[in-house]
Amino acid sequence: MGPNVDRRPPVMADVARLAGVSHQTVSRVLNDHPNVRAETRTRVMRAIDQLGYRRNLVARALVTKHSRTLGVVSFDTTLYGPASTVYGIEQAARDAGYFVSIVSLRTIDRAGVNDAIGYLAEQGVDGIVVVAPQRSAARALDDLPAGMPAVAVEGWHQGDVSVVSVDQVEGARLATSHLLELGHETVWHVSGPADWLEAEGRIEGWRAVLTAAGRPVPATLTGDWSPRSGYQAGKRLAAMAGDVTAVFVANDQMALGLLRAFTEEGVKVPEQISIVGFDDIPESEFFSPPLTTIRQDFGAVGRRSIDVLLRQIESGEPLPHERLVVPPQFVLRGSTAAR
Amino acid sequence: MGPNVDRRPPVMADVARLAGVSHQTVSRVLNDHPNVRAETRTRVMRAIDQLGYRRNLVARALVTKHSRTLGVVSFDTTLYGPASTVYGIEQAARDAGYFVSIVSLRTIDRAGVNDAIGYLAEQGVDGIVVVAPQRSAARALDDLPAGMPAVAVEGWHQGDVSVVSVDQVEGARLATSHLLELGHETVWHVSGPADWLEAEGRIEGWRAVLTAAGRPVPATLTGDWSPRSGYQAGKRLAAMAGDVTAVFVANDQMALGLLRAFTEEGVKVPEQISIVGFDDIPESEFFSPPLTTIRQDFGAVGRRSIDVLLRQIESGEPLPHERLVVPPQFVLRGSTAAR
DNA sequence: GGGAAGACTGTGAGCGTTAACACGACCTCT
DNA sequence: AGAGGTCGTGTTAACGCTCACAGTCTTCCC
Repeated sequence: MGPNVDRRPPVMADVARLAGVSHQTVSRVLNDHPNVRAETRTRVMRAIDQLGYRRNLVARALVTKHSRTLGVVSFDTTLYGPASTVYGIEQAARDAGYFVSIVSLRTIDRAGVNDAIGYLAEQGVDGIVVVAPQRSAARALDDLPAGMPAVAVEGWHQGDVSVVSVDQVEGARLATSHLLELGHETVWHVSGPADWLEAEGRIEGWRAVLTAAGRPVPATLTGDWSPRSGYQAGKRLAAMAGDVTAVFVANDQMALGLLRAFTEEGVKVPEQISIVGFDDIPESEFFSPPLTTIRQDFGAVGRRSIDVLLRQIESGEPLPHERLVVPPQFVLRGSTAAR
Repeated sequence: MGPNVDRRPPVMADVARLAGVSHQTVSRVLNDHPNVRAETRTRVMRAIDQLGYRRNLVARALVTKHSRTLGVVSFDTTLYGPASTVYGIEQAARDAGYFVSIVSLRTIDRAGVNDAIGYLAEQGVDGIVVVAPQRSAARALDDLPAGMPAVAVEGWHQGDVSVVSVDQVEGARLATSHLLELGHETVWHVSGPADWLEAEGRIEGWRAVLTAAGRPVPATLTGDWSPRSGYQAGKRLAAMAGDVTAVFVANDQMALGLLRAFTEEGVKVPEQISIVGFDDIPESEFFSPPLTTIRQDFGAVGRRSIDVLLRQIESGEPLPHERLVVPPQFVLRGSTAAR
């Protein structure tokens, strides 16, 4: 048993003692302060890895008031969209030297989002990203702790906070116009669940194109983003096969469900019915037929939201709220054909 | 300007002053200490929400040495498997009153994992979950900071750390046996990339069943988990359509690629070739044909890993290392048929 | 060669909380 | 009635770091 067998991890003072300097000099070395003699610096460094010292960021955060941690509130990070967005956020944050603390809500409502934000605030995050695709969740942003930098992703373009999102309306326009240009009389729509902002945006874009072209606007079928709900919608549409020649489906997973239903009912895609999806999940290219869809650049959304948030944090001032829109991209594949 | 307009958030002392008690009593109220008079408690509570006080967990962590934060190191949380696992981990952690700090590696190698663990350790996490599906990543667990509770998910059953994983070998056995029972002479295999433990486990189970049954063991085709790589493998297998009647594909995404290639080449599934996948992603049920596959309960894996980790953390002692195995489940659908 | 302007390093205080201990009031038991 | 508890509360000292300030030691210039 040597004298030095305490299992307590070494602290700055231990390093200082070993290097024969003051704790403050160790701090300076760690923070790349310019005024440290090169020889002193190496001596400190040597002491650091001799002891296996790691600085305690908790203590540091206590005095600096900055944890270099960002909070992320999201919903069901199992889905491709949220998962990709959160991934983009995490990457961008880490590149900027920030950590990311995540809360994944099971159900998304105002109270839940508020709780999550509260926890995160206690934990001392420097800012918060809320992936709030539902109206009810977006509203929770109204009562953020005062002075807490925040940004909403895929949220509502209102009130007190900056928003970054893919232009859903434009995406839906792209999809619907494409179908009209192929000579279809009108376009049916299988939408996402009510209260989802993305679902609303896609309905809006779809309806706008149809009315602008003076076409009839069919009633929408409503799904819940799942392949199964698409399958059910597909069964109903197949029964109307004569009338329906083109469908814009609000996401690729539901589009897959449609494809399956149509296969079962002997409806040929794209010969009898054309389909356009939304998202461009990695699978879409290999559906039968490969799915024409609208690509969302989730990575870009994540990066842009971190940009906005960090600008807020680092300025220290509440900045004017921005609305950043990432353009969607039309991806032509094999599920659409001329009438 | 009143006297109380400092924008600095209130601290315990402010609450104490307002409630006419000492800061320590406020602390006791916050921590549900039994020995506080009911009347005092309510007075403190009133002061707390009058000031909008939130306790500072950073300061708390500094003195208690517990941050109630867990670190998670993962790889590409865009993929369904990792995303679901991380989701399960986060849910289980929060239910237990812990936060989760996530690092998603872009590339997975020993150095990267080590860096990530280092960052998390500095940040003061109480324990670390490493989702380490690759051999090289798993090895990084050898040099964890001393005394840091940790658990590996989908990792290697070796050395110094507990491991929770789905039984890959058993899953592959299930898939291969099913195909053999249908009367196929042998089963081909499209594997995941080398160095992935899951890929290795699935090869092992597949080979074991074939050799036990005295069947020829065909050369494996190797993919990278992506639908595209499955598509390429599918093209090669289609060219051998006479010889090949059954294929076990190491994940559902690649299986989708195979399906697409076979469709293009006019090979009928399951009439000419039977296919079994692995994972049971939400889409699989709606492939054409619906995919027979092996389901992994990622949520259970996440929960179990948090169980193990928290037991380690809360005991304070290094516990004996466990190896928890979550059983896979065979899911029969339409992509397999008797020879 | 005296003084000013750097370069480099040390000292002390304080961040907001909990832990340890101390203390008075009140009870219970012999 | 006095000893010994328990309850409720306050006081003080950490936790490990950075900040502000106060040195000391060079260097350089007139």
